[in-house]
Formats: sequence, C-alpha cells, structure tokens
Amino acid sequence: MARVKGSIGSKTKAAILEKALPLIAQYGYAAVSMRMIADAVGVNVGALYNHFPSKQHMLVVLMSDHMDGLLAAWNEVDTGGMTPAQKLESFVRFHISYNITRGDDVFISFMELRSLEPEGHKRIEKKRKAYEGVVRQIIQDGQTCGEFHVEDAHVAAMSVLGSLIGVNTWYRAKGRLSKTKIEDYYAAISLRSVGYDAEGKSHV
Amino acid sequence: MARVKGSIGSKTKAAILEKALPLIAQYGYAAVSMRMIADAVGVNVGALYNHFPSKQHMLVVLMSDHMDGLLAAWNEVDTGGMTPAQKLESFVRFHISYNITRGDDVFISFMELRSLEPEGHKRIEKKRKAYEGVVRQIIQDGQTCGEFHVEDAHVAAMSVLGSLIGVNTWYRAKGRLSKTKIEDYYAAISLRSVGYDAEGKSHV
DNA sequence: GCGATAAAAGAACGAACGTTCATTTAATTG
DNA sequence: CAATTAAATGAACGTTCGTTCTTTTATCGC
Repeated sequence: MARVKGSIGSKTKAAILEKALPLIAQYGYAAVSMRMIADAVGVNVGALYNHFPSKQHMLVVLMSDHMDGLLAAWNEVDTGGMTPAQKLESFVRFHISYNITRGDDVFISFMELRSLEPEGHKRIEKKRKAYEGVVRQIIQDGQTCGEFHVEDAHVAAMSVLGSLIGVNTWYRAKGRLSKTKIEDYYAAISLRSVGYDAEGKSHV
Repeated sequence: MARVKGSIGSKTKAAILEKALPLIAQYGYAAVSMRMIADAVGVNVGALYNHFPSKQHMLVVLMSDHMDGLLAAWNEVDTGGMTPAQKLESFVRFHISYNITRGDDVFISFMELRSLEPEGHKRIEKKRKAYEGVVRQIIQDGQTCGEFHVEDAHVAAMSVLGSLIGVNTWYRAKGRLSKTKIEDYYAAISLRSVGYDAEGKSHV
C-alpha cells in the first residue's frame, strides 16, 4: 500500500506523540523502539520519519511540549493578591492535579533527562529550572514576609517538589484516596514543611 | 588469548557489578549494553556470561544486593529508647548519608523497577515496601503517642521518602551545601512535615 | 481534471544488540 | 606432574535497532 485514505500529516504527528508518551513513560526511552511506537499508532516505521527527523528529536519535542504546557498551565492559575501560603497551597494542588491527569508527561520529563543529548538537554533543563524557580520564589517570598520559616529556600523547594513528584510513583486512580484528599494532605504537609504556622499566632 | 593470568571468578564478578552500577545509573538499564559493561571491566563480552546467566539477572542481583544492604544498614542503626521524632531524624540522616555515598545504588533501585521482569520485580518490590514501611511505622508511632500530627501516615511517609529520594537528582559533592547541612535541613523539614512541634508545648 | 505535493507502505541498510560456543590457557586438585 | 576444572578469548548466531529510500497512492492547488 501507500498513502492511506484520510491521512493528514498533522493528525498523524499528534497521534505519534500521543502514543509514544505512555510507552516511554512505562518502558523508558531506550527500551521503546520506533517500531513499537509505529505499531501503537497503526502505521509503518518509516512513516514516523515523515514527521520527526529522529527518535531523539521526538523525545525532545515530547518533553519540551510538556514543560511548556506545564508552565503555561501554572501561569493561568490566578495567584494575584494571594499570600505566599495561599500561593504554595495553590501550587501544590495544581501540581498534584496535573500530575494525576498528565502523569506520563510529568514522569518522562523528570526521568528521561539523562536520555537527552547535550543540545536537547540544555533546552529542557532550562524549562525545568524555571518550574523549580516557581516554588523557590514562593518560599522565598514567604520567608521574607515572615510567613514561612525555613533553613534554606532552595532545599525547601527541592524537598517540596521531590515529595510531589513522588506522588505518581504510587498514585493509582482506583486507590484508597481520592484526588481531592491527596491534594488536601499534600497541601497541609507542604505548608508545614516550610514552617508555616496555620494558627498564625503562637510564633508572632 | 584465553584465561588471563591472575583471573579469579569471584573478583571478576564483583568487578562486573561494580562497573555496571554507575553505567546503569547514568544511562539506564536499557541503554547500557553488555559490551559497554565488559569494556568497563576490561573483559570480553562473553566472559560476563560466566558469572551471570543474563543481563536481566544482573540487574536483579544489583538491585537485590542494594536493597538488602540498605535495609541491613538501617537495622544497624541503634534506635532503642528513641522517641518517634528522634527515630525519624535518625532515619532522615541515615537515608541522606546513604544516598550521598551510594547514590547510584539508590537511584537504580527506585528508577529501574520498570526494567524488571515479573519475577524479579516482585522480589525487589517487596524489599522496597519494607523500606517504605520503616518510615510509615515511625510516623504511625509518632501519631499514636501524640508527637506527630498527620492527616494520613501512608501519605506522610511517601512524602518524606519522595523528598529524600529527590536529593540525589540535584546533590553534587562540590555544591554549595555540605552533607551535614543537607542532613540538618532535611531533618528539620521532615519533622515539620509530620506536624512535629519542636517546642513541644504550644499544642499540648 | 491535472500536475504537484504530501503521506504512507514496505523493503532494505549497516550497526548494534543479547547470547552461545568452540577454543585456549591458567589455576587447582589428586 | 598429569588430569581436571575455571575463566577467559574471539568469532559467530539470529534479532532487532534507528534510519533511508523507492514506490505507490491520496490530497490539494490551479
């Protein structure tokens, strides 16, 4: 056969990314072959190269798109007029929610950095740092205004992010806890971890 | 050539594990070939099969040995007579210290679970759960005796572990922070995150 | 409707993969 | 010291890998 009826390049390209994502999340970039991806899309291996110059480039697009989406989604959250504590809670809820609905993306972006060649690595790392910076800035603001009490804002930020990223190593949709409960718990844990006193009085 | 002078099976086997570890930690199991490992050891590919029946079996040994060592090392820490808060602090310091000196092992054991075939996966997963159980038990004890205040001991345990595991994604030996400082910070963060009140008075 | 182009199939490329095997030589045993 | 065993080499196995290329056909612009 040759070109199939109804095939449109943009649709196929989107389908490739969509199918490649869960495969790479599950097996890892190196363990997923182009043929596996092609089979999942329902297309011949060679067809993949109509849309991506290489497997490596596909990973970069996958991770870059995700990080852009993640940052854009966070920027759409309105934190105007919020205190640092409220911002941190918003961030935690945002990240968990995103983590649960788009778990594969998040997982890949934090796992497959090592699979990236230098140029791609630099690009993605920059976006990742920007995301880390969001948390760090919130914590620094909280420390400045006396709402938080941490030893080191950078360490505190990495600790919060680490605990959040860990969620999708154990979260299961059918599990004991609802998404809302998990958000509630992590919001409370994160706020405590940065030395936020919920009562707001005993230390003032 | 054939058998080389001075070659002893047990030494070669240990050398294989030693060299394979950092390679897999850096590039991932699937991305490391048996030839890469053999080259690192300074031996021919075929020789690997004198000591391991397969690449997969090698990974299982690597991860199994590590988890056993990790659990054994923790069991050697004397926590007799400690309060849950003291135990949690001990655990955090232990894990960070272990993480920093044996970072590759820890990293692989939490990253390459997906590379394990069913039998091996079950074996390692059991050990991993045991390690998770250590933290959960400490937190549960702390909650029972009123020293900690958490919404859910399981979630709190996964949060603490997640934040700790995150350390070796950013820790660098030459970095801004000493190992001791990092231990100090994470101990404080972890205790706060489980609702431990350092002053021990305002809430009693 | 016809020519240009986009999008697919399918075969083929050399390289690398995990693994096996015959062979050679060092170390060990009786 | 001879026989056995342990441990390595180096070549080879069939597969699979990422990628390329030719061919075929559908879609799009004029």
